[in-house]
Amino acid sequence: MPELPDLTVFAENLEARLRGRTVRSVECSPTAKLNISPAELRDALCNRSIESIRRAGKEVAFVFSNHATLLVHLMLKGKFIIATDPQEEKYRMLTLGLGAQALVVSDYQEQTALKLNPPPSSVPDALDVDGAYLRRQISKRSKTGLKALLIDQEILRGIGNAYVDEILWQAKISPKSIVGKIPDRVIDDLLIAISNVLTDAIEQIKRRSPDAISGEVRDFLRVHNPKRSNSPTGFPIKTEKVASRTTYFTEEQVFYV
Amino acid sequence: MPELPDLTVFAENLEARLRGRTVRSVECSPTAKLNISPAELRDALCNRSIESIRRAGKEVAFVFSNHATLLVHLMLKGKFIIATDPQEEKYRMLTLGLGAQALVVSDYQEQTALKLNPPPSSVPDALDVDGAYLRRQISKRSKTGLKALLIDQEILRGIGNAYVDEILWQAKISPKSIVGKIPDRVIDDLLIAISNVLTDAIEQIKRRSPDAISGEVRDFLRVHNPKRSNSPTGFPIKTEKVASRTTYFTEEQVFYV
DNA sequence: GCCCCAAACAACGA
DNA sequence: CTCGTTGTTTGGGG
Repeated sequence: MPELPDLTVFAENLEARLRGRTVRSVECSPTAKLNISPAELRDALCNRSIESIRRAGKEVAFVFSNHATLLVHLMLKGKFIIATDPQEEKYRMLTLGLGAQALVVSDYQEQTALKLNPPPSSVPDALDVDGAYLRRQISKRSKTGLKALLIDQEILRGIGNAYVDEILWQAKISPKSIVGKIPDRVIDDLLIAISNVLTDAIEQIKRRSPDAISGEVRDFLRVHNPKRSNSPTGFPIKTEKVASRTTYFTEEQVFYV
Repeated sequence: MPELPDLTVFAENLEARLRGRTVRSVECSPTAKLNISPAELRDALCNRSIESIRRAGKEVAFVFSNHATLLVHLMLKGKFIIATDPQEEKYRMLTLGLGAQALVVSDYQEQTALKLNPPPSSVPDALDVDGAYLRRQISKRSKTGLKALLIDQEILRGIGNAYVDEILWQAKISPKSIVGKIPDRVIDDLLIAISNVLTDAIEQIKRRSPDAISGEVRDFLRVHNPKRSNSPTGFPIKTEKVASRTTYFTEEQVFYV
C-alpha cells in the first residue's frame, strides 16, 4: 500500500529515531521471504549499528556499520513498528532488538520481502529519471500502454497504482495511451508531473503526519481517490481497469493512439 | 493455404504416382527450413525408394525404404510439382530426382519446412479425435475461445482458418464461444461436424480435381467464402477477427459464454 | 492462409 | 494494493 512518498517519509523518520543504534538481536519469521538464511542474516547484522535508513524504489534500505544493507519491501500490508515490547506485536516478519526498543516489521499477509546485500539495481528511482532514459525505454517498448510502463518496476522504481494515476492526471495523458504515440514534447510534461506529484506528496504527508513510520495518508489525492467524484477542475472521475489495475482518470487526459 | 482435405488428396495422388520410385538425387535450397543439414538429408534419401506418402496434420509424410520419413509442411504457398525438367521450376525448396521425373517442392515465399525423422507427434490428427480427448483439452483450457482451440496445432492437427469456420457453422457454434461454457451435448455436435466437414471436403475435392497434387478448391465452402454473402440457410455471413484470424460466421451459431 | 518468436496480458498464489 | 510465476493471447516477420 505505501508507495514512494510514504516510504520516503517513513525512511526519514526511522533514520531520525534509529540511526546510531546497535542491533542486539535479530529474529525473523520462518515464513519470511528472505534471500539468505535467517542465521546468515543474524550474523550479518548482530552487534552492528545503523548508519542510515533510506528509501530506494518501493524498498527501505537499512545500512549498517559493516556496510551490510538490508532491503525491506512491505508489499501490500507490511508495517514498521518501534516497540518497547516486541513480543506483543503479531505477525512479526522481522524483529531487530535495539536495546530498550525494537524495530518490528509486521505483516499479517506475510508477504514482506527481505534482501540482504542484493546486487545493486540498475533501474532508476522515479525521483531520478531523466528524459533520455525515459525516451529510450519508450522506444524499446513502443506499443506498451503508458500506465503499464510507469508501474513496471523494471523500468522505473517506486511508482505504484495510486500515484501513477495522479501523475497521469497532472500530465493530462490518458493511462491507456500507447507510449510510442506520445508526442515528444508531452514526454517533458510527463517528466515534470512525475517529479512534482511525488515531491508534493512527500510534503503533504510530512505536514499531515510528521512522525509517520507506517500507515498512509491518501485523502489529498486528486483523482485516485474513491472519496472524490470530480477532479479539481470539475471533470467526472471515471474508473476502469487499465493494465489490469483499477484506474481513476478523467476526460481531461488525452489519449494518444 | 492447403488444409487437411487438400493435403489428403495431394498425398493420395502423389503416392499413386510416385510410390516405388527410387530417389536418385536430393537437392535442397540453402534457404530451406530444415531440421538437419542438406548433406544429411541427401545421405538419408539417396538411392532409397518411396514406400508411402501420407498426410499427417498439415504435413505430408514421405516414407522411404530405409524407413526414413520426410515431413513436408507447405506453409502458406508451397506447392508440389512433378516435373520432367526440374531446373525450369522457380523457388525450388526441395528437388527429389526420381529418374525421368522429379518431385519439386516450390515456394516463392520460402517458408516450407522440411523435417527428417522428427520425434513422432503425440497430438491427434483432426480425423482421429475422440470425445474423451477433446473434453479433456477443453477442461484444461476452459476459458479459451473455441476457434483458437481448434486451430491450435498442439491440440488438434490439421484444421486451419478456412475449415474451422466451416466446422463451426455446421455445428452451429459461435467461434467466439468460451470452451468451458459449451454444453456437453454440443461437444458431440462439434465432433460430428469436424468429421463430416473434413471427409465431405475430401470427397468434393476429389470429384472436382481428381489428380490434384497442389492448388486449391474452395468454391464449395459454405461460409468461409468471400464469394458468398449468405449461408445456405439464408443468413448473412459476417466477417470479423477472431483469435486474430479473419473469420466468417452467421447468427445461426450460438455463442456460449 | 502458416508457423515461430517475443512481447503483452491475465490469473493465481504467496 | 505487491511481486513472481505460469500460461495464454497478440502482433510482427519470415
